[in-house]
Amino acid sequence: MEKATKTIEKILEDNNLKNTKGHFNVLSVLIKEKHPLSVENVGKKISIKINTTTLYRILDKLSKKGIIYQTTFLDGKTYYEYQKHHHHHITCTKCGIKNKVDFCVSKEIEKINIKKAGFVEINDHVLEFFGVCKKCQKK
Amino acid sequence: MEKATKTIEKILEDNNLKNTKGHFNVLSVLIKEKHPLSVENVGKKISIKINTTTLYRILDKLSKKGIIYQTTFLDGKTYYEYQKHHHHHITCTKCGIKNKVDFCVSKEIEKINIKKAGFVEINDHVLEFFGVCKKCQKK
DNA sequence: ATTGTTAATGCAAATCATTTGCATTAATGT
DNA sequence: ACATTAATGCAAATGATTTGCATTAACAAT
Repeated sequence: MEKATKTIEKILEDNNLKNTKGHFNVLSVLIKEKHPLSVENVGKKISIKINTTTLYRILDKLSKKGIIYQTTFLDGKTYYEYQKHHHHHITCTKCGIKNKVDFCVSKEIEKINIKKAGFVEINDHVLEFFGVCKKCQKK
Repeated sequence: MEKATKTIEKILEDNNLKNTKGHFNVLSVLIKEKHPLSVENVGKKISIKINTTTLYRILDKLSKKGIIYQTTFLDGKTYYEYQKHHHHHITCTKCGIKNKVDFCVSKEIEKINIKKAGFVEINDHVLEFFGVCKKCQKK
């Protein structure tokens, strides 16, 4: 058994999730992938036949357990990725690919602006960039 | 005829839009309102009886003409507002109200990060804060 | 003021992403 | 091997939004 396989099984076990084809393969797809994927994207990349409802349920469960992360992008769809920490993305407006971006709004700036806007508590923020990726520019 | 009425009629005329009850009242609601409103929100605030499809069409048309602005928030719904310039919001996670925020990511920072992420062209960015508004904190 | 052209509107049905209900199946502890 | 309960599949429901099509209302030309 390879290392990746072991890791996935360990993750599932640690989170009280059964080691099913669904759980295993969804997680496998997301671990390999470095971009956020929509539910449909995951469905296309997965190597087993899986019902869409089940896919929705697995992704939802994994994100609720904190194993994967969820974002809603401007297309109104939900995207998932295997990334431990808060971060942002840049989306290609031609092909839709989403890369990670290092920049983040500091807690300081968050605090100042939230106060200015008449809010009291800070929870979170979402930041998304849009541009054209190298591949698409070449076309 | 009041000033506000004149202004709306002028806007419609300048954009080759007929001065219908629909156009007039939708624009009137958005001009008065300082927060972004969902289609449903506009429907509730409008003083005439209007079909939902028509409402969608009017809002879409106004935003395509550049008269109003459109954003998709994390609830996956489309919001509209009458605001001329690029800006961001803070959304109350309790009641959903959306206020304007002054902070913005500079062109410099945008450029640096887009290059780092392997992208070539910069188009735009979206930034949304989440917190609790004063009203909701008091409750 | 009347008419013609075209945009604007309303209604029903379609679409798209996502969710729910319910019956069946499979994974894991005993 | 068996029981328990989670996981899955399928059909139908939901909610936001869009489309097709027929009707109506604005506005420009007469």
